[in-house]
Amino acid sequence: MADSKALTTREADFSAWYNDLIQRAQLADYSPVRGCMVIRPNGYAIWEQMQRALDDMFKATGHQNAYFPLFIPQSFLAREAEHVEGFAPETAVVTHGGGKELEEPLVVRPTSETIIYAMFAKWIQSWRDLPVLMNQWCNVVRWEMRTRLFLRTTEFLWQEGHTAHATEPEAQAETLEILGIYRRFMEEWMAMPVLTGLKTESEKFAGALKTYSCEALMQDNKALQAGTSHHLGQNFAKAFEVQFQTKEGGLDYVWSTSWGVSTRMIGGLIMTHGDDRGMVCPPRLAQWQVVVIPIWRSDEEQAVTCEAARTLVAELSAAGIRATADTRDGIKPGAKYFEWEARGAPLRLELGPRDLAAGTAMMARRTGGKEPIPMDGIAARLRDELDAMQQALLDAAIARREANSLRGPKSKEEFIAFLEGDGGFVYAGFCGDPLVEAEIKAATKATIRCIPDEEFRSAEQPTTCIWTGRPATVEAVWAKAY
RNA sequence: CGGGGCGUGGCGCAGUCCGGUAGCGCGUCCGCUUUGGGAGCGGAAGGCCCCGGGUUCGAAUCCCGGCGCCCCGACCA
Repeated sequence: MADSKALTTREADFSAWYNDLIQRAQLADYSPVRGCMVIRPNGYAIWEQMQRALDDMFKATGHQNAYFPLFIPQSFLAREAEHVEGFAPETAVVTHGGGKELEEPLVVRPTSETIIYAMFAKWIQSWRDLPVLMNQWCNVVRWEMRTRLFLRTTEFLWQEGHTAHATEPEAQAETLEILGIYRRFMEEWMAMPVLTGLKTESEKFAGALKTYSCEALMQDNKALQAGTSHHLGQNFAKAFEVQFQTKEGGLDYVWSTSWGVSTRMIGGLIMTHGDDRGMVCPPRLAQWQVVVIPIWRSDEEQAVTCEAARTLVAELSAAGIRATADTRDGIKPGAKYFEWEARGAPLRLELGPRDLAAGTAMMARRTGGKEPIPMDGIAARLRDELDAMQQALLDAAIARREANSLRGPKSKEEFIAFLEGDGGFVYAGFCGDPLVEAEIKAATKATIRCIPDEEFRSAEQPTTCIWTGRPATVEAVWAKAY
């Protein structure tokens, strides 16, 4: 990688391409601790952009940030039966502190429901205290058997929202509102189209009543679950005695939700837009939307073009465009082009003596195309280019997903052939039997990604189960998944 | 946890079969020339050859035992 100048191509080995790209773009690196990753500045900058956008959306819908501790008493996890069953096998446990064995071991949070509900129980007494709309940005640890940078690491960064409501419909509405926010973020910021829908019983969060998810299709036609929103019912409220006095004077358990997205989204970003030259970062999430590269021959030209580049950067920054100038000496312009392309910078402006004389800059798009543009009114022009690129990336990703989706296979054989071939999303009838779901998974390696929300459903709804021929209760979407 | 691959200067690798005092490319540092798509020449630094035992006059190489990482599966955001 440091040596071979070209990345492994996606076609040759998608998995190797993904790993190469992350190294080349300096997004992350392997840590001395197995399964953990170091997020490098280029990668962390993307996470910060993501955080900012999502945090604004959460705040705009009345949520507040808080912070709960990393350590959770082991007994807390055990209070909700399904929850403990789901998470116990993958927790890290601290048994010693200050050189002594602890009286009760502490679990490093795999998610924070338990400690949060323990606190909610103290804070919530009356219907007047509701709803509680809370979020936290933090790290969590899940002891995974097999890890991949960004997609699945032992420790990862995420946000987890936790809300408590007086009624079931309010909790349901919250669950869906967040799902909508996630979807909007993924489409409008990441330019990554997602299918939203309900998870089946076997795929839902341990302890939830219902789980909804955002499912994206990667370039290798595997699905990525990019975000989840859970309606927890009164399960945790009952386990942690989160009760409140109702308006009518009675006593009831709160209805709650939880929801999260993680640094996994960065993996989704890579596998949605990346190409054989490297990362392609949608403008709205790019650390640097425009990179100015001065070009010179003599010392005098160097001084002039670098100065012009800095002036241009200042002008663009003033116009709200994230721009930087790469004035490094001793590296030829071509080398800089390759480097910034690998990092996914949306636009590059080459600024040399010829351009300065002509009052233009040579603009190159990361998505292809290079042309001179006038310096006059350049900020407005670049703003338009960035907006157009943002939209074009989304359009292309939607087109790719649709080209790799199969609706209404005529037979079980066609269904299997699709999944065993190039793959992608396949929409088909399902009888709702968990045993059938498991059988399909065993036979095809594909899982039900979700039971799609209304707008994603096929115009013609299937009437029979693709596997058993029995009457279909729903239309489901299958795919092999990360 | 099963299957496969691999641990050798910062990175990628050769050398291992057949033991003989460690090499190549890239990167790094210095100098000069360069700079519109990955620069050239000259010089330099940098290595408990994953760890521990054993065999041998001698081990990167052979034997035994560990550890770690990557990839592919089973389980999971």
